Amino acid sequence: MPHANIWDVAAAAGVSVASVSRVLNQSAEVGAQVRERVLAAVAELGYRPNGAARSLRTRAAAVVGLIISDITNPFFTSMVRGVEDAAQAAGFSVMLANADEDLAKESQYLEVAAAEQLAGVVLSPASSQHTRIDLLTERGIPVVTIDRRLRNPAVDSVTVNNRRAALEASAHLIDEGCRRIGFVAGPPETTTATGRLAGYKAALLTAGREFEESLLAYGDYRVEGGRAATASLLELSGGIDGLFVSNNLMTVGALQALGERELRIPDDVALVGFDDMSWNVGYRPSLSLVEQPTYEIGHQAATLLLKRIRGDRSDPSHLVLTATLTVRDSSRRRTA
Amino acid sequence: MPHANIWDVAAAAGVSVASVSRVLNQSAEVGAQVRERVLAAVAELGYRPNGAARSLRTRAAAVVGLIISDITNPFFTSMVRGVEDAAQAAGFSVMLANADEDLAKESQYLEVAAAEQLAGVVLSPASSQHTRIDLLTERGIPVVTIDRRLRNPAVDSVTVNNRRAALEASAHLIDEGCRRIGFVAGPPETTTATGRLAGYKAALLTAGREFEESLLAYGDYRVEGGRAATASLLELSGGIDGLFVSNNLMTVGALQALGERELRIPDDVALVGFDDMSWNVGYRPSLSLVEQPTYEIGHQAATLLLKRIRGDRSDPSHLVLTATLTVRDSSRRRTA
DNA sequence: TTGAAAGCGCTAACAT
DNA sequence: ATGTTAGCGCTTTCAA
Repeated sequence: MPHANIWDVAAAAGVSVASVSRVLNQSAEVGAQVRERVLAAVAELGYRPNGAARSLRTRAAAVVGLIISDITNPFFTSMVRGVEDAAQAAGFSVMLANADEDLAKESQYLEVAAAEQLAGVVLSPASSQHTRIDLLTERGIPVVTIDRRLRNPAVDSVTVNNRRAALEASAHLIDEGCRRIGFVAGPPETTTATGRLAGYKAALLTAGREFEESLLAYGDYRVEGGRAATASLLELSGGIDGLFVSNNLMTVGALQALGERELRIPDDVALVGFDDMSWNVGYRPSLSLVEQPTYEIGHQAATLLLKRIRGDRSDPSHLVLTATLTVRDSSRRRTA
Repeated sequence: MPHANIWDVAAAAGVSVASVSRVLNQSAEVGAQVRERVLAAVAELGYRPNGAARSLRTRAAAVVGLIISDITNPFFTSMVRGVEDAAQAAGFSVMLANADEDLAKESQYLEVAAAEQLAGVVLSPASSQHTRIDLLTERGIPVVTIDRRLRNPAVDSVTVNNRRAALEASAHLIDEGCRRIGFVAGPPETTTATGRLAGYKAALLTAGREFEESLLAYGDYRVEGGRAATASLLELSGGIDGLFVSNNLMTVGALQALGERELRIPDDVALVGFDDMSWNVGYRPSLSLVEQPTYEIGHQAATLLLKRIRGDRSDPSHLVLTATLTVRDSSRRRTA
């Protein structure tokens, strides 16, 4: 026999399937004796409800999706925990998927989410414009974006104040006496990249400096892209004496590029990165970083999503949490 | 209207739902005209089959589960890709879950996998004995373990030759002239930990040395555990001049512990780690590591799983791939 | 080759 | 408070 179903339980308990369902879902008052007999039967038969049947009937699985743009990035790992904790506390499981910064793969997972009738989806979109969010909204599946926002302002989001944090970090490099500060930006189709770049520019402006196009290089938020972008900045005739890299993986690449040329940090180039890099903890000098409250981001996003799942129809929320600069040795110029 | 269903498609195409189903699943021959009309209707209505209904009917979702013991560990990320690639090529989606080295969490995900009737599960078990694999096998859901094996030899597995690789790494440290080689082991309830420890012991034996209990410290495969274990070894009266750390996260911890005490690598302590650490690429000195074919592990595991899903009932497979030592600067003693 | 119809296991509206 | 029953959308015999 494959597995006990609700009829088996009902028979064993000597009640109707409706009562079994009511006990299991606490969807209505049930007499104490009936409840007890049902629970006993469930335990004895090792009964577990069939998720597919339940999803079919209720038109939504007890599962929320979490589609991440790059599972390789440790930035996301503690965010995952935040989502899991909030979801599981509400009785939902979390189904993770890795879109790999690839729009096609992302669409495919959005389709799976729709086909499996997930209750809702938390998503870090690969693109602010091209992400096929409609695949879900069309079917009434709520979505919250995380880390990045969509052009479409109707979709809830949880992000950080990228512009402000990048401004702070850039201003710090200026304060340390850097004259030519390179900036390694992310893919311009992400809102994080544009926000951080804007902050960098604003810091220059505030300091009465001009933005120099040649000090800006684009990467792809990955190690190799960061290495290449940094390398190109180091080739410049004027060189650079400060560097702000706008995510963690690219910072690893920047360290590579600097190391290859035997440049000293912070003496030759003062460095500030973005995102936590605690997996790199042995690194010397210790790294100055703009750090985000990743767990909190995930937790808030899931909380928001759960509200929508429960039917909340209030205006879209756009939570903006605070990323903060922690200055360490990589950007601290020995006082001259 | 929420969404088109199979009846809508059938009506639009002027055929029966059975024909629609047959076209979509290529489950039987269908006349060319019928097929065409169905396809046209599907396209026009934007129809996507309801996964829950299909799962209910076929008693298995077109989804395979991938339950990982620690999503924080980059070791798993390329493995995930291997699983995804193999599964998707066969028309399955991958549902990822993070058990966090926690048996309770793991059981919970196994239950979800059972409830959602996943077609199969690839699992890196938290424990060789206590993992509740029965939750799946009971319901006929095939399982392949990855990275670690279960006590139960009936369950397919894909692992690497941990013992041999650890032996090689330890022998290398001996060759480099290390007299007191510390070993940071993983949780003894995992087969990787016992295998690697066995290799370390065998290398000592082969070199005609004795295994010293005091040179062995246990960690939990995480950064902090590696730091603590290494710290305890460094407290030893005799000290250590070589260190073999049996996974990547603990190696980060070991680097921390060594750094705190300002010990030089490899001069004071020659170091070999286990698993890829390319996210730490800027690190100096470059790290000697035992590296595993992670993508391949995932790909093979999924391939094996898919065979079982298709009904293969042959004897259990226990694939053992090869992990290899790459010597770099962290264990290379300057020739005296 | 095609269609009619019986469920898969569950929930919820309705009846008692 | 409890039971009866009609579907949710799909696949798959069985008949034609």
